[in-house]
Amino acid sequence: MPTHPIVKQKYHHGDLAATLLVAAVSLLETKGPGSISLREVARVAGVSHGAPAHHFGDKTGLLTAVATDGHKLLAVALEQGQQGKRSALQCLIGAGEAYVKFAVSHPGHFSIMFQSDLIHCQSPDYILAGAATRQILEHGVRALDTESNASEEAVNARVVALWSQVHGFATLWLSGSFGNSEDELVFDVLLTNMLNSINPGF
Amino acid sequence: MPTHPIVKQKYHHGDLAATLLVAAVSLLETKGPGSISLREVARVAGVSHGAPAHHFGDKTGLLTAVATDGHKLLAVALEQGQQGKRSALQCLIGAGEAYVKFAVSHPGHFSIMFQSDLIHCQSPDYILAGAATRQILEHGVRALDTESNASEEAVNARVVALWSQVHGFATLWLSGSFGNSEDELVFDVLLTNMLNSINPGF
DNA sequence: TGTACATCAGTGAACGCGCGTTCACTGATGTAC
DNA sequence: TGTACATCAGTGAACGCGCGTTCACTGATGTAC
Repeated sequence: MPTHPIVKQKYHHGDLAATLLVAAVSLLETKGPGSISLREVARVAGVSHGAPAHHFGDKTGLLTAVATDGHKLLAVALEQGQQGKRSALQCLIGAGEAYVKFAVSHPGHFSIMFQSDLIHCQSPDYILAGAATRQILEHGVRALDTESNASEEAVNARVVALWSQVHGFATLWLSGSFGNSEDELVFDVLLTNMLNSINPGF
Repeated sequence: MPTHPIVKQKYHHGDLAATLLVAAVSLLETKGPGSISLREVARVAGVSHGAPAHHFGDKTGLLTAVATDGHKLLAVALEQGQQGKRSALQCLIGAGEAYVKFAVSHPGHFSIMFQSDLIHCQSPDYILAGAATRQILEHGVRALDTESNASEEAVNARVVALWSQVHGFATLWLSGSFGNSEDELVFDVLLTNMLNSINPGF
């Protein structure tokens, strides 16, 4: 039993759960969520293929853990993206930028976070983590719209609009649909232009 | 040999290629692109599991055909969505609305259209069909921006912004991320609000 | 400190399964003459 | 029109494979006394 429940005690491997998650993320990047296999994750992590069951129950459990982790990391990134911004609008743009950059720099996580058919999307942890993500976006919008006395419905509409835009951009970029997935400069220009197009007063 | 090359001659089955595509679309809706199997497609189509190979070569070939079909259908939907609109802006909004409605009403097609890891994304047919989709969006934007003497770069930025927004909305809605995937009224309100948020002059 | 015991992480063999692909074949359709 | 032949769609058995899951086990770690 751990003396400090917060710090994971090291047994044989040390921290196999975390290692398996890293391996899964890496394979999600490489193969995509449809082709990943539990046995390969175990292989990459350097353990027997039965090992993951101890930590995650089954394949869906492992993928759910990755998705949940992804939402937590995204929430942190969104918070950081808003820090130190001068206006509510700049805050929102910062969050949008952080959303897209998170997706592009964590393609493994992002590839599974919204795949409700591949994960236990009723898992409390997953639901909580996803709700946190949305709340941060909503908080930013609310700050902006308080300035302009916006209705509840208007806030909701703007959350949907903003979220859709950054989510779509990230998805399309990752799928190569913009036709230039290598060029970092193009990425920055497209993203900046898009974020600047956010309508501050609709 | 067909007397009229345009009309497919009926051999044993009639038009197995089309039937297989329908079966594939149906299974994509049900199982998602990661879990679909060639044998099940054949089963649903009522033929032996070896049959698809005659028409599509392999599994990836079949999925590529579905994706290509999807892009063609989407292009038609986008054209129709623009018809009879009074202004260039209304045209654009019409296209955006058509994009989202296509995705939601053709989830099977949409689920595979941008999955570059599951299809032969170098297939000329697929590339052509995808380019056509984008060109229609671009054409609409260009019409709007000609009114305001927009630069080439501005047109491109607006295409990316519009496309991202409608693509993201469709993706998030289909994944259930808005938390209310059943309610048609909510869908209409969210979509309308979002489309109205399009900034006509950025 | 030492010993006996409990706990639990990870092993590896075994299971049954559905898969994608191949290929010799059957038999229907279309063509040549 | 009829016959022989060519073409091609679809069959079904066979193949080898990797998969997810289970489970009795090994052995390391932690605990009680």
